[in-house]
Amino acid sequence: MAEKQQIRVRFAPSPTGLFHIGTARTALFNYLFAKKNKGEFILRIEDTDLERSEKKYEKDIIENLEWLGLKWDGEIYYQSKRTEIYEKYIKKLLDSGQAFWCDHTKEELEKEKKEQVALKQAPKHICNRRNKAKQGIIRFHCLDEKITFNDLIKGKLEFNGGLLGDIGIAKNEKTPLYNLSVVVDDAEMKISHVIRGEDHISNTPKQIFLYQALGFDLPEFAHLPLILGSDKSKLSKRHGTVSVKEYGKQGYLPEALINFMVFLGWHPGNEEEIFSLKELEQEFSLEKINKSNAIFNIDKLNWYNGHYIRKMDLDELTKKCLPYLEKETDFEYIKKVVALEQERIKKLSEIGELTKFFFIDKLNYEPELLIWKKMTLKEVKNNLEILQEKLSKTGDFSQKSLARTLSALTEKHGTGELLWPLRVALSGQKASPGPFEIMEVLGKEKTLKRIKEAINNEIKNI
RNA sequence: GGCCCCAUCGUCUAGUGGUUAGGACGCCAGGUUUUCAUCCUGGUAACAGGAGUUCGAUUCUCCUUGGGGCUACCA
Repeated sequence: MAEKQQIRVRFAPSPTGLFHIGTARTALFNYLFAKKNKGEFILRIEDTDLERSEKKYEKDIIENLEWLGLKWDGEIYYQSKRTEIYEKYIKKLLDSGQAFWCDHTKEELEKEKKEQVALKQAPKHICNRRNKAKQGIIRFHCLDEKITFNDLIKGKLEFNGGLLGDIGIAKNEKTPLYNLSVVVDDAEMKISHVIRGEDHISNTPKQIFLYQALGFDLPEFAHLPLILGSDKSKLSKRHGTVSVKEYGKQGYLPEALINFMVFLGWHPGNEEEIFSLKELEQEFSLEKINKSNAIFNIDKLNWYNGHYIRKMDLDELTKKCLPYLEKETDFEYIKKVVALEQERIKKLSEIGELTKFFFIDKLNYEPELLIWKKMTLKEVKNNLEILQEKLSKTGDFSQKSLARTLSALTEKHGTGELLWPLRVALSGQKASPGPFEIMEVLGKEKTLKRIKEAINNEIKNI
């Protein structure tokens, strides 16, 4: 019965470091592959190394997956809770003689490796004193034969098993090491496709030997190119790598991160570049992943983020901006302010500084800023007074109406000559939304107050 | 040192023997009746090098160079 194989992939991070962009993209690609093929996406925490594993990193993984919207199927598997399973297979290997105890000390091993490197040989350990005393660690002998497999991304890969030697597979009968635990779990969990970073390529032949020794069917392998830092080296903790969540705190949106990450190594086959998670679940395919590493480029992320901010629903955006705005102000007022900045910000976190002038009482700026091009001080003052006069008689402070109301004046006195001093008087900044927009939000009273202050205080100080 | 992977604009990439080598980000210039931003238009910029195969190589092969990964009683 040729039953169509159920697609099952897993994301298997170890809780020994922060969930960075590279980790996130591996999760994303696994997730997308599962969705696209109506398969399952399993989350497995690889915490066999108790000394390095930390609860906070585990928490970080889960929070990030949730934040990004990458929902896994079923329960979370923890390797630390599966020792009986590994024990069974370790025993099997030991009993069959395929695995054995090796009591060479770390010092001996290091010395051996040094000598091999000096002799330009492949570093490997072949134990010459296998013991039954259960001392040292448990090793597995890799046969001296060629291992080839077809990587779904890289193509045909070939390795010489003779260069591998005796690899460590368990610290003791209950504690498997990485290569053994992945093989056992991937086989037990019926993982159909192992999709992981290409830093695992060299582990694959070792694992294939183990699959064979244990009599498991081989899954498909797909090794993703890596995401490199700006120094072109693999993303890692020591390069100041941060948790993806940190981007969230800085005001990056998950949809921007997703869109950005998927394009690091993948393309849709056309020139479209905006994709939601939902769309990607339909479009994604392993065939469209390229082979070379990609450098993390923050400019592109910023662009994506700006794009998603601009097209976001105003209520939703306002809610997301709240944490960056300290003042406890009326939500409707904040919403108006946010509306003015929506197309100006690249990150949510920028909104605080940009909109300060909407929330404070007294502006603080250099009076010289009021001067437009080569105007004289007298002209500035004069123009502000003209505006003050006109505005004090104006009832409708809607943006549109204001523009209409002042159109005759700007025609007469010059647009820049009138509007620049006005805008600065209102915002105190050299760059801001336009004066009509600001006035509508500020309202008549505050508008006139600021113009008055500019005339009375600021200009006097020049 | 050994093994492995990779190689198109600064960056992300399209390309699968014959293209003015396309797009995006960035950058530059201009426009959208003040600034900034948005938006629009235009511009800048790439096939690492050398052999070979071929009528013809960015594309296929080999070598060199360059970059990356792995080389644990981490994962």
